[in-house]
Amino acid sequence: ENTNPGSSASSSSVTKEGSKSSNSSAPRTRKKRCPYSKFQIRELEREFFFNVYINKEKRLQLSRMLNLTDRQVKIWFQNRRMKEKKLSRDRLQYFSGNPLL
Amino acid sequence: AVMILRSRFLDARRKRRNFNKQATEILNEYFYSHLSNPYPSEEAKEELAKKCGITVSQVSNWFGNKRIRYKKNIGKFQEEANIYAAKTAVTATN
DNA sequence: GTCATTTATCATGC
DNA sequence: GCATGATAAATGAC
Repeated sequence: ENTNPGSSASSSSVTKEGSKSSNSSAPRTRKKRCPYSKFQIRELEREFFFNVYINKEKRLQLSRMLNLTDRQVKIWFQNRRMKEKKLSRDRLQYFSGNPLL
Repeated sequence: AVMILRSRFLDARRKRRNFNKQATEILNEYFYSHLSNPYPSEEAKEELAKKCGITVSQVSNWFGNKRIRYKKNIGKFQEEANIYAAKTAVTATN
């Protein structure tokens, strides 16, 4: 399903600037957002349910299993924690004006 | 009863519903009167949310979508920009 | 680490 | 068929 995540930044390497350290200013090119597969999500969610904060070892292990970079796994957990917090806020706001309770 | 509310909450998020015309008016007025810096503060977001009858998160979503879609195609929003620019010309200078 | 954001994608309205 | 609101990756400020 999901091919090598490292290759999705810039497909054609010839047209894009091949040098990496020449210009130290610009944010280069933002990596294109690639949605994760169902399998990847399931495994990430499983680990998130186990513990909201993942340690380095499990992170490396999980990144290899899912063919993701450790940075991607780290960021996924950060975003997932924010999502959980937002869900809690929305729940409160939704049930606070309760028409049935 | 709790189960009903819970299920209703779970699928009430991606069941998108358009905002009413008045809310869109308020949001657009703020956006085009702050076009040089369309980033409302947290307090401003809360006030907008209250006036529009939506949540703060929805206000943030609206501005996020508006900013990038405006930036990506300014020409498409030109007419809309002129309308709200004229409508809020007085308050903008203050 | 949190958190507002950018950007693309998703899902729905019409 | 796009417009529009919400969500999912990715970045950066702090």
